[in-house]
Amino acid sequence: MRRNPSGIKEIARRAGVHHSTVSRVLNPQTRSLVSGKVATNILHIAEALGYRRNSMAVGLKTSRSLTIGVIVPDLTNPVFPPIVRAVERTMGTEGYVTVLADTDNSMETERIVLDSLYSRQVDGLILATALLNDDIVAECRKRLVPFVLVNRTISGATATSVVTNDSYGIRLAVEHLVELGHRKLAYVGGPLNTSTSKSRHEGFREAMTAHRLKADPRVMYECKSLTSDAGSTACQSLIQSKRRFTAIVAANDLLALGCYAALDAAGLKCPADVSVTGYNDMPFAEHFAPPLTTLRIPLTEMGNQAALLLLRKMRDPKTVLPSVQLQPSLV
Amino acid sequence: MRRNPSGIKEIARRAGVHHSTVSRVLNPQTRSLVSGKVATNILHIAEALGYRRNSMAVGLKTSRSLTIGVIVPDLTNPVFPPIVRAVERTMGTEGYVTVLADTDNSMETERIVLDSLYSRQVDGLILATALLNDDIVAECRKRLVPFVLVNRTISGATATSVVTNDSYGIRLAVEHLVELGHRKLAYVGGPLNTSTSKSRHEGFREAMTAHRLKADPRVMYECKSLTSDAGSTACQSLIQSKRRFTAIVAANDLLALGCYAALDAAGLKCPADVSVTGYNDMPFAEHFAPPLTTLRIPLTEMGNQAALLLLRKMRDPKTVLPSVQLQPSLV
DNA sequence: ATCATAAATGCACACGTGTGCATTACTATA
DNA sequence: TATAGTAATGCACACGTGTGCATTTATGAT
Repeated sequence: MRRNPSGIKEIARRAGVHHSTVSRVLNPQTRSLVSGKVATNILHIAEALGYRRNSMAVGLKTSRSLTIGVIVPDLTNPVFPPIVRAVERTMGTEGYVTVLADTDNSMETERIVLDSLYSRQVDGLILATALLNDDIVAECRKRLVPFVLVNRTISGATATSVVTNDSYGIRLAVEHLVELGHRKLAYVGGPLNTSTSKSRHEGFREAMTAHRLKADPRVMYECKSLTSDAGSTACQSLIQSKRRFTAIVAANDLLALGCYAALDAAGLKCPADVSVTGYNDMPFAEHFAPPLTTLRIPLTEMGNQAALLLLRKMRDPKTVLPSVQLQPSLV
Repeated sequence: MRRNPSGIKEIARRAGVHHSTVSRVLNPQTRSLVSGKVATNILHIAEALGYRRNSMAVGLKTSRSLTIGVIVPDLTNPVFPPIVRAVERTMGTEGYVTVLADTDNSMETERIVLDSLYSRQVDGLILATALLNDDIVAECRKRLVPFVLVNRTISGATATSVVTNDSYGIRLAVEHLVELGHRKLAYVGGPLNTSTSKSRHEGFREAMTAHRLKADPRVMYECKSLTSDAGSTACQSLIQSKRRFTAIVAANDLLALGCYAALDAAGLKCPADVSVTGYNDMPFAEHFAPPLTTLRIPLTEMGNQAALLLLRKMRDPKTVLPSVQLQPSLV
């Protein structure tokens, strides 16, 4: 009982040739080996039968699946869709297919997902989930799967990655606020186990000292997660602490929105009483009340670059690729 | 030159058994066939070698890839990430992996993508791209690939789909505006070749007549695309037409935001001069200026339902499944 | 026409796993 | 202990395709 009667063998039978000849014709690489006449004939038959080569068989034989995996912590975070989209597109033009995995911020499901992808013989991985000291990355190394980190990197920058200059971005935000006359700046950041949050955190301190201001650790919060709720509770305790501040630098747009909510609930006007800056340039941030000044990250560009790097690495696994750092801009 | 020396054969060699025995052990279905002693031994060896079964080989043998495809028109549209995420998750718990494809709203790339997925032997598809009369759907039928439509459906509702009651949603919006005292309502909708836009369009007309109001076709616009820009230009021509209206019902949040921009540019206050309602409940719509009243769609629920339906269909391809219709709610 | 050479095609095996059938090892019953 | 019956394992082939090598066919030069 053959499920798909239109395999390479069937075509060979109809064309009166051996199936290896058909294989050669259908493979652009080897088409030149067979005479033009039979080639066109075979192509016609294949077309008529609606033939599509069975990638599983090809993959088994060649041990290349033409598949890559993209692992993100949370697709609902507006940072990732543009990246995923860009990766999927540029990979698609090279014949690769993208399987998407959402780890839901859990190391455990990430491990499961990784197993599943590895078992599916993915040719490469793009990880947007890297923590600073990440054993998943070690796992990938051990399994010899080419991979590229995107958005976040690991400590020591020992893996090829595509990231933005986060400390520079925060410096831009601080400078912006200082130019507006603010002196007492509070900071609401994310968990320090990711490279982005860490370098934004450090960027804040550096920028403050650069302006001869004090980065008061008592008004610097480290949220557990990068969500609106977390930002809201952080801002609440900031308000309740009674410390003076006229502006908040948030390490993330969602945190910033949480601050908006908390300020509003406390009866504080924004930006009259307190200014807030975000980070990430969520879509339609300009429509918020008030329009959020934030840092634009070239997300699509990041996805593209990551895909291109991965392609190079898959073609020549032993090359050591440079990491790419892109610049954010204030909007 | 074997790439992966830790195959089923290698395990068999170390355990001093035939590889078929190993295969049975590693397969939960058939594990009971082999004695407990050798089974645990084999499992230990497999564990030690870090064995992962080669999905391409099993796929080739069983002609099931444990892979499904999800096709979306544009992942950047905030409607889709929650759906995709939900699908990916519930499929993941059943051992399926999700490959994502973004057609960029192009029929041509959709066809290419479909070919690619079909060639990869996907066991099922979830389509979020359906047009009212869609030959892609016909293609899937011909190829005998189980599929489920999500968000949009096709005319005649002849395929199983998971959608929301769009006309009901628009009616809620209209009733809301009428209760606020509005009588002159304009409508800014999307291209009528999708089921969503069409039934929202019709829903608007029905709701208006239900309230003994006239749905004036001269203040009803059909935008080419569901983007902020399109909404903006539509609203501009609405303003320039000098027709009276005190509220706009937009068929989509992005269109609504475009209206915001156009009204603002024309010096009209919102909602003082003109009220606007959206549709889709984009994340953080409540933070917009002014907070957008919109219709919440249970996106995650839609993704779940679609995944579950697809699972049932894949298990028993000849069952005819009911379509699911969920209710939106005003927020 | 003959032969040397190149071009075209056939042949057979391999990739890693699943599975029906045959064979062997074990268990229990009389 | 012999026998029947069952549990456990081995054997061999298949899935659809790619590819090195052998073989045949066409081409061109003498």
